[in-house]
Amino acid sequence: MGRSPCCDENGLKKGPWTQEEDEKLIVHIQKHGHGSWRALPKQAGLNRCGKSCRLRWTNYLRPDIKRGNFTEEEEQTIINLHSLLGNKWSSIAGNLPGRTDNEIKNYWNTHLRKKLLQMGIDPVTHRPRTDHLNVLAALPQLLAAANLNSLLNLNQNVQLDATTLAKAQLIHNMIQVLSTNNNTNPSFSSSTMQTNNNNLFGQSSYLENQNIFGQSQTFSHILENSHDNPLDSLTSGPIQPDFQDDHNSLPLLVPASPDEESKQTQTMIKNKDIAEYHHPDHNTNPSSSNSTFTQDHHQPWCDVIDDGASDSYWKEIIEQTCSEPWPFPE
DNA sequence: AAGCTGCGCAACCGCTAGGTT
DNA sequence: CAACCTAGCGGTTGCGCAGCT
Repeated sequence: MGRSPCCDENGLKKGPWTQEEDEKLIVHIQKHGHGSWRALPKQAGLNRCGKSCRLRWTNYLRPDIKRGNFTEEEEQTIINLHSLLGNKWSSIAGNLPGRTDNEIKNYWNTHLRKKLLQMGIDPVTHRPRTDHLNVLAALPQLLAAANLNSLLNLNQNVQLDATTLAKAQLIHNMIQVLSTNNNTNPSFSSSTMQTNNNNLFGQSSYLENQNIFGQSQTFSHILENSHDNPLDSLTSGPIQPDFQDDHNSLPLLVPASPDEESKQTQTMIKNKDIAEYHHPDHNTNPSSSNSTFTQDHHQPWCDVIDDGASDSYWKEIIEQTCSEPWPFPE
């Protein structure tokens, strides 16, 4: 395969196009078509290489190019197609009339990529990010641990302070944001993703088939079953995310009913897991969590969110997830 | 007001596939 | 069949602008 020498030739103009050059190119193509791009500049009286002319025409001067901001629908199309095709910008552009591959590529890199990152989605794999979202993945276990804690301290009146409640509230809000994206953004909806159940990676896309927690138990679900937990009050906020549409069938990591909870608790106590539960060397870094219920997760929920040393960590997660500024009211 | 920084976008660069000689 | 040519693609760069200090 030979290399085109076109742009290496000396004396050819580079850089931004002038209005005069644009007019020359438009007039020539309107009269004669582009024909051979290599021959075009000479015929049109342009001191440019053919490649430059072709790019200018296809990316900017073509009459059918749509200008202006991308619509929600276009955004969703791009995201969906990108999950299927990867960085095949020209293929994606083929499905968006009036949009060029260059424009889509730029829009992806400057807007959509960040948007997905903010939503906790890896823009490359289109799957939930594995770094900070591990924290969220651990929430159910942490909450379960909190339940156990309260059960084991039945004689104590468990009282969370305002700081703890505020942090719990903001985590709840954070999850609402994520769940709202999941439930309301059509790009994640079953209907629009029907043709997209298997992406390039042979995996189901987005949050519809695997929720952000990587398991079937959800934050509100757990809270609803936390009858004796003060965090129950957090579920009575003005917006109630609907996590109940539970298609997932992964094993329950925490009991779904108080009875089961009680049984499980008793089993754990029988097995002397309680010793581990109160292990002094528990791991306070939520990012070390994984989706299995190990002793690392037996740390009480309130201890985790009340850990002042982890504030910067929470700040980082929250700033990427929510638009609200830090610090949150305490 | 001036300098700095980050962002968005147009354009360029390097590479490859496919056609032609 | 190899060498060459062309168009097209995706990654990268650099300029202009806006916002901030």
